[in-house]
Amino acid sequence: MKISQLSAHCGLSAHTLRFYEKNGLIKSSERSASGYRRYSEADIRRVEFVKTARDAGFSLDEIAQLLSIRLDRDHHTCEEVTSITRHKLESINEKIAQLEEIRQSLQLLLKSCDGGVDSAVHCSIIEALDAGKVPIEEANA
Amino acid sequence: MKISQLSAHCGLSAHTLRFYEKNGLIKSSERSASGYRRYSEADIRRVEFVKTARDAGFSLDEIAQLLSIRLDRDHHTCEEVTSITRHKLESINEKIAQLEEIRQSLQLLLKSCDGGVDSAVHCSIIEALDAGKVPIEEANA
DNA sequence: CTTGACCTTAGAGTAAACTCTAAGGGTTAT
DNA sequence: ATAACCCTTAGAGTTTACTCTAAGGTCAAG
Repeated sequence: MKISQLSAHCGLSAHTLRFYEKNGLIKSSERSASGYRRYSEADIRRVEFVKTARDAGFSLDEIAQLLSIRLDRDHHTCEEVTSITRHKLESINEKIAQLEEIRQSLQLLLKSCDGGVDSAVHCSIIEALDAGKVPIEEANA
Repeated sequence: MKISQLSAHCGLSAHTLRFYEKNGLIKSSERSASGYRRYSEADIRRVEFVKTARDAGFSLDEIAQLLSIRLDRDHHTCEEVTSITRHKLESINEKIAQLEEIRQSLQLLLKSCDGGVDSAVHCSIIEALDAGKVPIEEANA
């Protein structure tokens, strides 16, 4: 399989595949006489692993860790894998919490303003921002 | 007020204040003989507006739009302000939805694996990633 | 009059994950 | 044999919001 075929197959651009290779996530085990990358079945499975892990929310760094475990499962434990996954989950939860605070602020700002098409001289959103009164700033970690 | 005092006052570093100035968000209306920035009351209120808006989740670009409205409220409408705010809220909601999907995936992966300290040969997380079976991939927009 | 804290600038570096370009060589179908 | 499309590389550019550096001028205290 050539790079463009793999690209079509797995839904990652050829650029991205080369980028992943440069970062050590994947490789093509062979090259054609003219230097084209040739992907074996095993290569393809590895690319798919990377894509699945990416879709699951792992960063490229985390995927690199998971890959090294995958390659040598005998010398790694489930604990290592769940640790990576748990930390990821925690950071996702933090991000969600931050965004929910922002959502709260924005919702309250919107509720305070009628959004009419006359002049913004008394716009309550602008006024709230001016007064430093963003609703809900309390629950910050 | 000099830049370091403003920095202490508003909780943004002097670097950040200069950065905001370079990006046209703020400015100091005066300079001392030796070129030091001098912030007036009005300058300070503007900086505070920027900080409040930032804390509320607006990007620097959006803050720039809000600032230009703030400076000339007569010629702008509440509708413009709520439009910016609504769009922001929508994109925040999208981000939250994406992260919640990822959270779901990670939670299910974690549930499938005991996390024990023996070899990862049969780690169900690695297996799920290998098989391309990330739980919950359906509800994608 | 010197030390140390503060100020100035232009510009480079950081993070993450791509995305694209230039310049050139290879392959395939007609 | 030639157009159309594929492939190669190194390296630069994108986005957002900073963060830092270098090289130097300013100011208050002792």
